[in-house]
Amino acid sequence: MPAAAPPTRPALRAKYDRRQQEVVATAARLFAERGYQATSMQDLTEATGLAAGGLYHYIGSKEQLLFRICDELLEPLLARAREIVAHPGSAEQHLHELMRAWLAHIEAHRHHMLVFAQERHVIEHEPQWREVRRQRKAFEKILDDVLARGEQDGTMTFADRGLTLHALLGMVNHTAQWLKPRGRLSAEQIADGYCDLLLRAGRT
Amino acid sequence: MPAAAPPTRPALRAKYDRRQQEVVATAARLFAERGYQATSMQDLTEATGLAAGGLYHYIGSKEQLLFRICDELLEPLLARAREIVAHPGSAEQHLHELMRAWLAHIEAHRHHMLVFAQERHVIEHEPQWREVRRQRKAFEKILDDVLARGEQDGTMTFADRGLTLHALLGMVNHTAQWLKPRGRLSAEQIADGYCDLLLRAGRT
DNA sequence: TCTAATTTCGAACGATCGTTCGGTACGTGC
DNA sequence: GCACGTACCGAACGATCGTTCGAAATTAGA
Repeated sequence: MPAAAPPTRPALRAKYDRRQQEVVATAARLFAERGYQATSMQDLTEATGLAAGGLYHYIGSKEQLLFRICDELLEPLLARAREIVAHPGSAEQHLHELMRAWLAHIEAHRHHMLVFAQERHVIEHEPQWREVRRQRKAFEKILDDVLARGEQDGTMTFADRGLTLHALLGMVNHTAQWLKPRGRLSAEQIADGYCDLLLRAGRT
Repeated sequence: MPAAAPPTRPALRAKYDRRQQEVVATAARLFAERGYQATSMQDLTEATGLAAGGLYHYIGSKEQLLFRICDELLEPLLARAREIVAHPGSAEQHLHELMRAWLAHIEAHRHHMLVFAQERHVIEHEPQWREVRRQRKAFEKILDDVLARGEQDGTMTFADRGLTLHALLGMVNHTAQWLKPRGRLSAEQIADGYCDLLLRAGRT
């Protein structure tokens, strides 16, 4: 049931990790395109070139594969967000940096984001997904804290901070659905645009 | 493959339609909670009280059921939107009315919205969903036209109208994921809040 | 009351699903 | 070169999937 134990010999461990991540990336793409449940293990064997047994050597189960996708998405993003707000800086500066990091992450993990959004019903309700939920909530709390700090020091004024946070989460999360690798706007421009929208509205 | 022909006798036709809509509503709830693919016909028979055969008497197929859910969501919303912009009024008034109608519709069709968002990959890519895509795009065009009118008559100024539209679609569509029937904010308050956010940002 | 349209049942179908496992081939370190 | 940890294969398994269909039950209209 757990994925096969990774090799103990360090020379092989690197190759194992690399191959595993290839599989996860391929799965993320297929899941994003066709849906998690609608993608069969057969689809994955064809896309990876591995046979069923070889696939299970790396993933353990289909659900663990989904878990890895979510973790690859949330863990580095949360770490980066914590790093940003740990440095000294104004609420406005932090918001700006958070948005840039966030949008850059979404651009680099579009498929992961789409899968995460698509499988929300699993992630939000099943007990074995508590840790993933916790990470999502922790990230959202960081954002909310920054907005609250902006309110307290008087640089931002929101009619309703809770609603503003929801609006922010909505527009950013939705971005993965229309962002194109070579589109008109870069992730940076989008981040700045959203930031501008929020700050213009939150300025008396 | 098509749903059973509806009864010709008008006395039964009403009952047939009512029962069918009950099934669609139940399915929308289950699909929203567990996902479309993850919900089995067995789940549906248990939730509706109908046996397999009875179910197929009303729906034709599982995919047609999904189609009905999307149609119940988009068709009335698009009709209402067209009605709103057909009446005379400023861009700002129309935007305000559109937002109120939209949010009210989302509140009344939360499950439909969640299913629609969840199954985006099917709807956006499969050829048999062209008509649904067309409806979605038509609605978004109405919104974009209103924003463009606001820009032209000088009442709104956006740094990037395309990005603003994406932001608007994102925040509103995302609303179905956190809106609670007896929550702190009513659909009307949320609509007004989003409108305020947009107009404050789009005012020089 | 009789009949034909309608509603519902539920066993059964073939297809496909995720997963397992015994086996083979390969590379590494001794 | 030997032995063992590792990589991968692919047929096969039981479970479950969406759907069908002939028959039974119910109802409406004459």
